[in-house]
Amino acid sequence: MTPKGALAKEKILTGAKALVMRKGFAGTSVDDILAETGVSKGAFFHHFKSKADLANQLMRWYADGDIRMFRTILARAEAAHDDPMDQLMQFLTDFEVYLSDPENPPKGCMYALYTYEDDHFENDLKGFVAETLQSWTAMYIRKFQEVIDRHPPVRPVTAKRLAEMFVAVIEGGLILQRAYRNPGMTARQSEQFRDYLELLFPRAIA
Amino acid sequence: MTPKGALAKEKILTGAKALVMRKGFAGTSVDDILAETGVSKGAFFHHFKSKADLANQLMRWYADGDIRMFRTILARAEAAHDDPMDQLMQFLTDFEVYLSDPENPPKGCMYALYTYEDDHFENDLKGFVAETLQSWTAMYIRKFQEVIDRHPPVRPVTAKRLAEMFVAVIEGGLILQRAYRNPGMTARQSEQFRDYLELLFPRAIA
DNA sequence: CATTAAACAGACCAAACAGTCTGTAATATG
DNA sequence: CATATTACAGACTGTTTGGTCTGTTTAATG
Repeated sequence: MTPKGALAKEKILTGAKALVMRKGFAGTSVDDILAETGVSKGAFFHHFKSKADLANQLMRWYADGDIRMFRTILARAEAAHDDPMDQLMQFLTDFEVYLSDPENPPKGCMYALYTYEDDHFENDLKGFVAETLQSWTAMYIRKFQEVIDRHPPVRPVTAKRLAEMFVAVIEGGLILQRAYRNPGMTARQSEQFRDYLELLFPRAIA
Repeated sequence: MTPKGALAKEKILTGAKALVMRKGFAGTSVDDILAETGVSKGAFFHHFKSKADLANQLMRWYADGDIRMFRTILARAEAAHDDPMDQLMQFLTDFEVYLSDPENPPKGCMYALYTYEDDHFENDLKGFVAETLQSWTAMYIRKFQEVIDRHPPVRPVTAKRLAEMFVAVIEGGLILQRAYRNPGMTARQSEQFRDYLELLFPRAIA
């Protein structure tokens, strides 16, 4: 693939993501994407052999960017602090800043979107979404485990449960954010979750 | 509308709900619904003047049943206890039983589904979804306020925040439940949320 | 600079789609 | 029992859909 081709493909993916986030995948036609991006039908089917192929590549492309973003925020938090609880809190507040970006607040989560339409997708793709969500969760499990090991929680709790709760809280926040058209909802959920953590790990707070 | 007609309409709504929950609204064709329910095209368009009309009526029908279910569980909890914290905990555990029903565990939330496809729907319908979510939240706000008034929380917290967090946690749990095909995820989120409440209102726990 | 392959453009197609229309069976009502 | 209305049945239609195909332009490569 030539650099020019890669650029065109990126344009299609970007436009498709924007449309899919508003209308769902089944609700977005190939012609919609062509109109949005100005790309021709020939060009589209040169880069994607079918709409199902777009579904696959779009998700993989999205997940790649998404996971990369999380790793970046986490790496920064880990570099800034020694104590895992400090790292975690730093991560969460940085994540809240990202969520509240006035330029482009996240419009939703593509994992959730695919999950609510999953009958159309191949098992392969459904598996990929589940694995990606799990690897996202796994990042948090590791960190929560470090926190638990260092600072005994006041109530028995597992790292897995906390990690899953955080993911759920964010996913739920994004839904409320869309439904209410209130871009601050998701960050608020993260804040409230921090409150829970501070209660669970009181001795870890400065 | 004759009783027979009402029955047919109910059959269409039930079948449409099942399909929409699996494939999304845009991803479900009228012909799909006809095949699923055995209803004829003539009958369908006798009861619904368009697919958009189905979107409206389906959501209103769903919301009616949904809110009714919540009110029932809440009323039972309120009848069983005097203390608002006891009522709340009873409500949550009863709700968890409902979520874990081995017969038909909830496959998802239609508010979330519509929210992730909202570009297709009329403003009217989008508004209705937002209002319904808010009236659902409002139920919890009232109860949390009673708890806060009776049992001072160990950290400052608003009833609104707690209510929104609970809704987010459930919505997020349903997404994980679908993605992982694990029907227990949502109830676990509710459990974990209870843990938070018990930390927040320690003196309210027997 | 010739050749080959990638990148596109857009007319075209069959299937799926939402919705219509005409006719018929069931049911309520005076 | 006559009549009107509701409830359906299903063939049909115009449009949208995902996808193909043929031809042309652009760019890499020996």
